[in-house]
Amino acid sequence: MTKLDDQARRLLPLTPAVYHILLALADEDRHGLGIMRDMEERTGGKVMPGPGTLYGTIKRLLEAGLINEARRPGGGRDDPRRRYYRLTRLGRRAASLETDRLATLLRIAQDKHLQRDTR
Amino acid sequence: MTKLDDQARRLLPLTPAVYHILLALADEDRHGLGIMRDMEERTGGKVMPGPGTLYGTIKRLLEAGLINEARRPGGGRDDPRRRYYRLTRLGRRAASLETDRLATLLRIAQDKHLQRDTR
DNA sequence: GCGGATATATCTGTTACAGATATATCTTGA
DNA sequence: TCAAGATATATCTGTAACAGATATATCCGC
Repeated sequence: MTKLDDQARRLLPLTPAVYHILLALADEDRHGLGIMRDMEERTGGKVMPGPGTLYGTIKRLLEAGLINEARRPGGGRDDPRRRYYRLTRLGRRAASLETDRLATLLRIAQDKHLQRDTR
Repeated sequence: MTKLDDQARRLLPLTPAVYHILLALADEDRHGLGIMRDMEERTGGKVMPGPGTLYGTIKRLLEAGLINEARRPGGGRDDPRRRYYRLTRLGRRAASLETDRLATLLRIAQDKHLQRDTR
């Protein structure tokens, strides 16, 4: 039980919007719309927040210290309007704990035969 | 894609409180505090909403048609103050779809190596 | 240079949640 | 039997998140 763990635990459960954004940033730094594209691709278009949700949530995540603004990757030949973000240690830990929480929920649901509806 | 499916899909994503309550009712009818006890047992005490969340959410679920009030089970020798609830078909479907959604999320998280202990 | 796409930002109404508070009834033990 | 504590449900209020609409500026292809 490190201090980081305690701090992250207090943030649970994460809202779907928050979790999706953290997930998108888990493997690489991305800018706002890049985050949205990652969500869209990985969920087959099912998850597509409007700009209000996206940028509002990013702002709150910055304030809460779950993400940081990151240096722009690559040669620098990309759109200068873009702002890139990266997970902080706290953000990664929170996403990790939330993942554990979801795994627990999923196990419960499966125990109760709730997956793949049979009716 | 039945009409029931469409209707249920519009309710996603379910909030944690809603999903927990539906999960608790998935295997048997329960009354308010019975729901809370089930959540508490199955999560090892991590999930324990206050009464405001519990009864407020139950009320909304009734209005939305995800649960119904059920006949009291057993001989009838239990506390008459209790109100028992049961999943409607819509409620079961919504819980099932939400479970699928969580499974998808979990798979994404695992692809990105975000889970710490695989149980 | 013009038009459409890209990118970020803000504003507002609605809703859910958390915590506190309230009320009534049941059960247990002295 | 009667008091005390546990059980059970209900409501009220402040806070925060989200969704949708709107806004603004800039990039890129033609």
